[in-house]
Amino acid sequence: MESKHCIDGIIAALKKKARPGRAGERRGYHHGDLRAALIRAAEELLAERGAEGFSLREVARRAGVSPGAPAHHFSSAAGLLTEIAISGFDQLAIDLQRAAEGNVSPAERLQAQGIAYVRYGLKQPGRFQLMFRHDLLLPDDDRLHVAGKTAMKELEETVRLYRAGQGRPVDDAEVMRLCLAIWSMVHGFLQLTLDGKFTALAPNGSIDAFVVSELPTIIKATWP
Amino acid sequence: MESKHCIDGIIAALKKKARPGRAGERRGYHHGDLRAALIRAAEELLAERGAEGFSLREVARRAGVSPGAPAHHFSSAAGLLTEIAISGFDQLAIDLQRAAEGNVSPAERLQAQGIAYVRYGLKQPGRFQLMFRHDLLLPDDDRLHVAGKTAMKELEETVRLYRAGQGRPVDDAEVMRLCLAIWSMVHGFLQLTLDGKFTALAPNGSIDAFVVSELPTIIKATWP
DNA sequence: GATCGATCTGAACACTGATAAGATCGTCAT
DNA sequence: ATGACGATCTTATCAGTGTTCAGATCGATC
Repeated sequence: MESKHCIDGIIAALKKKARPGRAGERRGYHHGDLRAALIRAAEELLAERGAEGFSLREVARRAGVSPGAPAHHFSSAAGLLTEIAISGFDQLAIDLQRAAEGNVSPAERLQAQGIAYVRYGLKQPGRFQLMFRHDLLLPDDDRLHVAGKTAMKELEETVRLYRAGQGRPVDDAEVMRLCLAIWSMVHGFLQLTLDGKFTALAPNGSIDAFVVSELPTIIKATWP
Repeated sequence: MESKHCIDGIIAALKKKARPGRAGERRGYHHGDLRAALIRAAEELLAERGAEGFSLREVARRAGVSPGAPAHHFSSAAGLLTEIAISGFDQLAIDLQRAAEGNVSPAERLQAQGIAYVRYGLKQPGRFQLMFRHDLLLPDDDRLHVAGKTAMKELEETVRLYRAGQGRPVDDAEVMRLCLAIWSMVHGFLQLTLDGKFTALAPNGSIDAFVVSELPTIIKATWP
């Protein structure tokens, strides 16, 4: 129901953009750019209430549209959420790439990317947790899988440099293992933080301050 | 609604146990030991369908009882799930303790506990993920928080030994950081595994085989 | 200018958790 | 022994969810 409409819908939306009225604003029986409006509303809702507070009907309500309307643009609620997860991975890839820039040593670059990963999650907790909730996403979406792997490629390249800098011959399996190690650690640290497991450790209630002060030390101590 | 009934209910259940008929089996208008039966049914459902497939009504159905019955034994669905999460942390603590036994060096002990943590999650994926879904649990349950911290204490003691074995003076802050590091890594590794992010890396489709072969290598390489 | 298809509505269906009034039954005091 | 009381369970109801589908609407194309 989606793929064919999709392209036409985008073309139609582009044509409408030239006319007065913002995209996403209701103007009559037909919305004009409902797909984009739904995504925006869903992102807002996700930011406000997290992945658990999400509701497709609430999204429709915010877009000023009936409960059945989203079905014409997304195969299901998971379809809409998958779209948001994909753009989330895209943004994460950008953040990781930015973190890689301007670091002289591979170790610094590795540390900067680890910190960037956690910062990304703290910046958008709802979206980040969604990205790793396969029960809320389309299980076989190729674009989602590609987006996820693309983001990780950023990390992989850094690990390869780091490994090369250690003098020893670069073994692919070793690179993978180190990649898994750093990814697992920052991911676990972020998940545990977002789940509130570290709140007791936060100095004056600010978990962000705790993360900013401790995480770099932890990463540097583990991969000097 | 719970606390006062709770004790009396347990006493009543103990008296009933002496009589014929297994606990948890329906025998009349009154169940006899519904609280335990609900927990058991919930654990089964959790094992079958995971935290997302959970439904309080389905649990009541499996216990052969009406949808409103659970309300007399648990304050809400979160109350029941919190109970299961608590026993989950208790079991995790036991597994971690077992892993600590019979390891000569602190490094071996650290590695064994890390592997035990991941094994626990693979053994009971639904329950493990529940334990870190604060949106499904009672947010201010003291017993839950204590159970979680108790499990982590097992790890903390090992880290202290490991740190002491390195010859340097044991700094509490350093112990905490190393504890966070190892916990984050195994936790993240487990989460990513359960989320299917490593399926592509599994040799012949068996993610368990992949974990068993790679995880020890990763841990040993990171904390030798 | 008529037609066709994309888009949206509104009502349904099958679920969910929670709540409250009433039925049932064990237990304990009289 | 007999009430009465309170714990337990049923039943019905409420508000909410995702999904589906017939029909209304309207833009674009022929």
